Amino acid sequence: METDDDLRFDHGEATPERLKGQFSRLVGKTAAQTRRVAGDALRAVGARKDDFVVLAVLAESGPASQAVLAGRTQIYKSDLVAVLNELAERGWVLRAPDPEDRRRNVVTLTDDGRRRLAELDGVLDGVNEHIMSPLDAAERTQLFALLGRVNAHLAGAAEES
Amino acid sequence: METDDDLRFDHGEATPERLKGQFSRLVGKTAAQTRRVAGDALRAVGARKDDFVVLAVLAESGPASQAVLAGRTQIYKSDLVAVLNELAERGWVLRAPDPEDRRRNVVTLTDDGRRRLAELDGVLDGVNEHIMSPLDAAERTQLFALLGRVNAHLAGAAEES
DNA sequence: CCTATTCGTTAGAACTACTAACGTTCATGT
DNA sequence: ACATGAACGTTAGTAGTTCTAACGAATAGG
Repeated sequence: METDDDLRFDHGEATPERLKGQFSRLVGKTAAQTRRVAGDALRAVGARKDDFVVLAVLAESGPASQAVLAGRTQIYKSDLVAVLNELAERGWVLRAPDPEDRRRNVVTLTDDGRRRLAELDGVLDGVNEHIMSPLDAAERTQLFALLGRVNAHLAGAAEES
Repeated sequence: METDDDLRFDHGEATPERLKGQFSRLVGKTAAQTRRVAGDALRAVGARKDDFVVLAVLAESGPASQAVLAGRTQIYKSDLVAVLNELAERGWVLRAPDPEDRRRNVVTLTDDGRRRLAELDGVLDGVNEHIMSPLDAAERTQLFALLGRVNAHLAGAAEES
């Protein structure tokens, strides 16, 4: 394993210890900063980050039960309740019992909800543009693809238990 | 701006809404999974993620006051207290008042602390290897560099206020 | 000396990720 | 028909992270 050093990502000469345990740290720090920027921007329009995800999924895949919605959005069903409470209260979403299965609620996007989605979409577009501003288009695609692969790998490993 | 579409990272034809607000989401999800994997591994040896960072910085830059340590580790000084409490209690770190400035504590890494650092280093090496296993060496370097640039940009923007 | 600042510390807020359990409703098998 | 078990929405709560505010003690500067 004399080529071991070449296989590492801390391939530099400086920073002996510092870079080593750092992917988890780097991604964590970046996520924290990203979360903050996005959170501030969304808070300015009275939204939380999950609002957008739920609205977007409803727009994309149509009405769904909360269980299906939880699966599609990767939001825990227990947390989804609070999100839907707010969305329904403001009229962006309709939550009605499913006549075919009275355990379920059918969640539907309203026209106001579609407008709200467009608004949040604009806000998040600005946020993402700001976050990725040091990268050019090719690099953004790269970063997205690489992160996506890591993400898929971790998500897959979690399911196979 | 008719080339605007080419400048976006959601350049595909499918997933109209879904990919858009997703960098913040993707990095957030990846960070959460990463945090979980790292957290589990560290918990198995009775450590938290900040333990490693503090020990590593002490090993790299030598003894320091808590304020300096907070700056170097990017850990809030208020949170650093609890970390040092544990590290000192287990003998991995020595916390003594600074004779030159009695407001300060001088935090020093012990020999046991050095051993503990090596242990955590091994654990986190395994974690990072697992996380990045779908990527080859060049891709890891790429991902690291891209994330690092985004991170530096966000960190810089936060300071310039 | 008086004032401002720095130090470690405590307390706590806001949020995220995650688990457990409950009553209700449905599906299955006998 | 009916018991068992599963899925549904919901409530409650835990643990961890990030971040802010304020305090007494110690120091520095005018």
